[in-house]
Amino acid sequence: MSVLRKLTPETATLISDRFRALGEPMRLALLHQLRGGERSVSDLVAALGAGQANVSKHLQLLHRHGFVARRKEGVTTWYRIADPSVFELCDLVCGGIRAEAKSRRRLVERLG
Amino acid sequence: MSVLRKLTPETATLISDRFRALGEPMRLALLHQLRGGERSVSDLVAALGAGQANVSKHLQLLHRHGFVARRKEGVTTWYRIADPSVFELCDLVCGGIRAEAKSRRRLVERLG
DNA sequence: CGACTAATCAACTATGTAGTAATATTCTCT
DNA sequence: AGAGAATATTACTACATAGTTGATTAGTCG
Repeated sequence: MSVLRKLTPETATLISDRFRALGEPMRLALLHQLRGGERSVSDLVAALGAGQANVSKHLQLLHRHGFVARRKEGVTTWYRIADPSVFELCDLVCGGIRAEAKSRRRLVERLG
Repeated sequence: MSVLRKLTPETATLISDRFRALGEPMRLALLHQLRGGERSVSDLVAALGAGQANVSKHLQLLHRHGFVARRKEGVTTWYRIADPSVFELCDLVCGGIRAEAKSRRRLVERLG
């Protein structure tokens, strides 16, 4: 049931949009911070040492894709992870990176 | 062991590069085609109805990231999946899409 | 109310990259 | 060798978006 037989252009776009949302270092860093629990925008700005407007924009995007949820309390906005599957995604990708590094190493050894 | 405690900028870039490689509809379509087994470039060009140079470029990128492997036989190049974890990634993303759609539906119902 | 703060929004610049057309390369066949 | 086919490469255009700056909104405190 989890495997798609047909991949229509629309589905492909839906999926790729989601991957692209994760295809940005700062957004991954934001998600990583939120792994430690709810954080305000200024917390995140401080933690990443990045521009405030930029952080805000990235958070909007993550929110639009449903990766994070937010809650306003007075003048501050608190963000939190809404979709924990992002971390499974990251772990899978990390596995892929390890595998790729290993095969590259094999190649180098074969050449040396 | 699978969870990263610290996320250095370098690691974040490595991971995001990989996500971005999957953040393109045509590349997903290529991977989807390869799910059916080894395919030549012209097979893929025909299947996707896309430009040859473009398909070739996307395949290069997927190959550079270790998602696909290739084998030359005479004048044709055969591509195949090298890292089956991409499909797990896609399935996870699909789950996320479903969850997002569901929550959006809930929101609409609450408003309606 | 006015000063202050947190966050979002708008406008702009700069960079990356998808798509394409043309060319180059590599192999096969006669 | 020369012709033709399958890929790869290059050069170029168009568009998307990351980052920044400045303005704007919304809440808080004196």
